[in-house]
Amino acid sequence: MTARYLPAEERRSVTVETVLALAAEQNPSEITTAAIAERMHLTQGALFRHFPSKEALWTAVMEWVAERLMQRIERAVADAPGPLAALRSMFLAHAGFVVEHPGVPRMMFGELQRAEASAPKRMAQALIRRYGERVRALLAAGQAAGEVAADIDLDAATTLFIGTIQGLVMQSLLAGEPERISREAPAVLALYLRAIRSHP
Amino acid sequence: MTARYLPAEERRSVTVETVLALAAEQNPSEITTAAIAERMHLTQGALFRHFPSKEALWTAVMEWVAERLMQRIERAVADAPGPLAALRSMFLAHAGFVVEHPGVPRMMFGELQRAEASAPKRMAQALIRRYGERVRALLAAGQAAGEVAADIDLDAATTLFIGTIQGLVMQSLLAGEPERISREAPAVLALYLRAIRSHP
DNA sequence: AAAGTGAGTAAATGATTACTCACTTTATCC
DNA sequence: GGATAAAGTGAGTAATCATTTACTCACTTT
Repeated sequence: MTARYLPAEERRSVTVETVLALAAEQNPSEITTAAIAERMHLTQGALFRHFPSKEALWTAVMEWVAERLMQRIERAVADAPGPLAALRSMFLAHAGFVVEHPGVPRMMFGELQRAEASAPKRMAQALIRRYGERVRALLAAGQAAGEVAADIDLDAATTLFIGTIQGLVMQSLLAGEPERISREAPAVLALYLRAIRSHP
Repeated sequence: MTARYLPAEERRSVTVETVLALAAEQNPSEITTAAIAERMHLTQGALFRHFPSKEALWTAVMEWVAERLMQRIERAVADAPGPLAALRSMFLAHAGFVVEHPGVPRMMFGELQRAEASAPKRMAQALIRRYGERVRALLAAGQAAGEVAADIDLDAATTLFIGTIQGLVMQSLLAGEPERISREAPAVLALYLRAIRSHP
């Protein structure tokens, strides 16, 4: 149980985490400020002391996601001995992140669905682009090192990498159990590596 | 331009197509009955002459999707000479369907995000399950025929197949151009086949 | 031409939404 | 231990939502 009166920064942080927790349970675009406040044992009005608007709160959530995900991925990549091993640990790091924070892919997809080019949507787009570039760079390095087949289409391999995670998320959405992701991730990763690896 | 007074069945059909057209442009869960009516040059109230509730309309949309998609896929599979060729044409048929109806994957994902087990959500779940079973059956047949590697995990290969399409959809959402799917589909398919094919 | 039918209209309904604000409570520093 | 600024309350607001209803219109049947 958190204290009743929190310093502003801490309250903002708790709010962001609450939004992500709710996003794990329901359609993110249907999360109301009333629901957020209730979950935090706070009144609705208090939220607007810390965020000027709901969109600003959503932006803060996307910032949180971008920072944490990329940081986790860079750490995973840094320890890897080679490009292929880096892709492997990047995949598992991402999958682990999604299992810990099931609301994240749902928020991301929800934002991408939006029509207007709002700040949170642009942040979601920017994050996925940055992510894709990271994958692409590793794939290119893998080709240079001879670990990744020279004749594969890098754009397609990047799309497939992202889709691989998406497929896992979709399965967990179907079954309603996020743990399914950690269970199936290694087998799906093995298949992905089969697709891109150069053959002896 | 459609006539002002349509027979009920035709009006229902036009309504479903209008919802899918709107879903291609905006977050499906933010589509209002007012927006649907406006697009059809009809008043809001008229919609409720043909559907008892918004949820009933959504159910009709999911019915439309399930029928059309599965029919298209079964036709594509039927003409194929073998399991691997069937998977190939299933993939391309699905990709083609999504390009023609970009609102479809967005509606599907939107429904899966929902918390409550509503009728349209259950239909979306049922469709994806049925789809997955179809893929699995083809993969199993492929293994029996020696076209698909015997040592791969069928569940993972099914998840990856669905994820492959998802990845393409994600890319098109990012770029905002559905045609991107048809352009990238063959290369991504080639990679998928590399992952599952048995090696000579 | 009168009666009936099916499709659409226009305005209302109550519920829900994000957001505001005058006021109260709390933590913290002197 | 009292002052004060920060944090939270609670009762608003206007806008928007799905749904309902009394009514009109175009057309067909009698």
